[in-house]
Amino acid sequence: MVERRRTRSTVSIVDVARRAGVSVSTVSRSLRGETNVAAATHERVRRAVDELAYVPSPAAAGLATGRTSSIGVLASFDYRWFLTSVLEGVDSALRAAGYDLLMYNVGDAEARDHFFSSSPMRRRVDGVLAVAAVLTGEEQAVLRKLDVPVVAVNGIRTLLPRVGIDDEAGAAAAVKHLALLGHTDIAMISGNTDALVGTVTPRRAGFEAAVAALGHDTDVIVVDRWGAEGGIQGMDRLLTRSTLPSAIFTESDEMAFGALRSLRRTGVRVPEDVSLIGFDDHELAPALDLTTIAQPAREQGAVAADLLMNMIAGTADTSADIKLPTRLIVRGSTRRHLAAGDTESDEVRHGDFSEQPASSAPSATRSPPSAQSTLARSARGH
Amino acid sequence: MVERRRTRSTVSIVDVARRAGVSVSTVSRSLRGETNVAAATHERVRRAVDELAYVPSPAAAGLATGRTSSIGVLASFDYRWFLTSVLEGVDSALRAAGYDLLMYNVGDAEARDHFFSSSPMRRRVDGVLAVAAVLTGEEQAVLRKLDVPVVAVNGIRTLLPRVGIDDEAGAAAAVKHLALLGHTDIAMISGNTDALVGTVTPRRAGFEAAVAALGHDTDVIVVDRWGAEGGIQGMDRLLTRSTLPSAIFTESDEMAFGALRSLRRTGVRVPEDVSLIGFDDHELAPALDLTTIAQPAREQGAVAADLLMNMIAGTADTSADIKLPTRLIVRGSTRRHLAAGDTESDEVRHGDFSEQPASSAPSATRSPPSAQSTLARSARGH
DNA sequence: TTGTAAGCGTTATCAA
DNA sequence: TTGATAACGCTTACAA
Repeated sequence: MVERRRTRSTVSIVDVARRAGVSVSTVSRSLRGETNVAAATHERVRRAVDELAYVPSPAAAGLATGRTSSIGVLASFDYRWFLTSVLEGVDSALRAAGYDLLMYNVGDAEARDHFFSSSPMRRRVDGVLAVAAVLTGEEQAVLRKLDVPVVAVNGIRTLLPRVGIDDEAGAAAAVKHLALLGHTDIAMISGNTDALVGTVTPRRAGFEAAVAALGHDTDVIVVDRWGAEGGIQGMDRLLTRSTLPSAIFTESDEMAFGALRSLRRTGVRVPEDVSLIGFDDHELAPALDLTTIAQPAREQGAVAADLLMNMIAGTADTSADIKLPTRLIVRGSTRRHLAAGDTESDEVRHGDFSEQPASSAPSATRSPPSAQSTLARSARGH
Repeated sequence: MVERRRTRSTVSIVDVARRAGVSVSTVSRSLRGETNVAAATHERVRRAVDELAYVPSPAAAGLATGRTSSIGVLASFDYRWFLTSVLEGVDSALRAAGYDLLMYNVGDAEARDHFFSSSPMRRRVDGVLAVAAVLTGEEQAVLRKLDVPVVAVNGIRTLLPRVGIDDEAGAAAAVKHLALLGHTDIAMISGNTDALVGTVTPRRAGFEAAVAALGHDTDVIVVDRWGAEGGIQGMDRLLTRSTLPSAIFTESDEMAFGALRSLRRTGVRVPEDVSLIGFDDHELAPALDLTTIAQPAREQGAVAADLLMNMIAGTADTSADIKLPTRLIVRGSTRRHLAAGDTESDEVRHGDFSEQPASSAPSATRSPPSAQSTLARSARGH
């Protein structure tokens, strides 16, 4: 070695080629699993790669092919439960195919503006997943200019191919559940359409259609806040009335959590005084014993990622609208509606609509232990 | 145009240079904001970029510089609240600096194995953020082999630089709050150290030290499940005792949610019969009226991202251990401990430790409206 | 202050 | 089945 101009620290395909005694093109072919490589050659390459601990440069490959082998996820980071659930599905589908996962937040106005004005995804992704996004026409145009396939996951219906659920049917199932329990006076707490979520209209539409089909009047409280806060707001408004409906459907489980809070604070019992059903099957719904309509979030992510990858490969129709099924999960927040005078039979009915805890938990009729335990504690060995 | 070998569809730096009437190196300098460019030249370049809608190729830049201008986030996607909160901070810090955000899930065993065996981050990131990760020595070694800076966000203490909170102090603050309320018999529901979370030991250690400092015996229930499930499990075990402690501290808010569920199911009232305090200030803690120790999740993400970027730039010490402050948030799940015989004054004390709802919500003493509302409803105009 | 040209590490075309 | 070699689009000495 007479003189080296620059010390190349990383091992490249050239080093592998030299070590294996073949040309770089052969190494490249072998590594990408092309068929026209002799088995023996393939094996020598494999060994050289191992020995040199060679890792291909994605940047170089990207430059040469024009592909990035990564996909971008556009989402509001504040949809915590839904987003992370979807991401689990997306991640597992993507990893299996060797794609990387780039995240972009459009949760608050600042992040959103930054995203749509600077368009940081350009030249960086082969495809885009828009999770629970509500996009203006302008924003959709920006995405289109990326010039890569885009799939919406459970956002509003646009021209984009979409993977989601049948929100109308889910809402109808909630109404049906309540109706079967004898409820006729059912209200819904729904989010304001102006807010940034795509499921407002369909769930409310499904609710209204189902209630109307039963021949009842529709009763929808529209709130302008989302999550538990919105539920509190909506429930507080309901509570200003002189009488409550016997059952309430909320746009989401988180709203139901908030509604539950208001009801407890006011001394209204669930399900004795009012039945409550949510939508989503949020991870905390079991802990709050909430009856709900479950949606398969993780699965939506996996299906959407697969669809997107097929679109990138050119082997998928670009106008899909896949709807995954929802399902009713009956827990303890809904129960049979009692006509006036029936109230004495409350306890008897209670078990009918509650999930039984899997563990041998103390029964609901057990009397609370004393709060005074200092003396008792000293009797425990430790 | 006599003949073109390949149709270059994308506009490159060469096109910009031609249009601006300068060399590519001048364009490159101008674009990267180097100072040795004449103002007039800079302006001509800017205009050419605009007119051609030029977007630099990250792949080409990465190939030339060896930098990727993206950072990788390693996390369990099932820490939904904490992860997304941290990500908000990370994202905002990163975007401002032009970095991209690559996500990698190590939540379940399969994803974890895949990550640590195939090491998909190699050559793809300039730095790594490990969020709430518990890493074996082997796994840390894999990260080290990436040969880029790594910062831990609120995981276990390792040799890695870390941004987190003072869990011990937070736990001590919880104990202090309960002690000031007169509680002497305080139990903790804590997670099993084997599970994949880094905050087990410090929070429990802080609890035990604080309780011991008060001269009381420590009383810790260790459960092997996390989240609400763990809280249910722990509370159910506590409920098998003949007496309950007067106050309970849980390792996390989600555990507190589960504990609350068990208590309600059993008919034990919070805070009348037992006080409950959590840790985190989970987004749903307000809806469950849970007193808790808040940790600044989003801020941890922002600080960690900044630290990481400084490390990448070489302008940061590589042994940081930054602890952000926690703070007590008093809501309605804790109250003054009543000596035997004091029980009649319950209502009087109640307001002392509850957050007042910001809205003009119905007061807690309002009597529940009738569940029969069909008639009333028909009186409303609609 | 600007231009020339040599990399960076792949892929892919074309011959052999 | 394999090998030379020209892109890919940028950065960065070095020269002017």
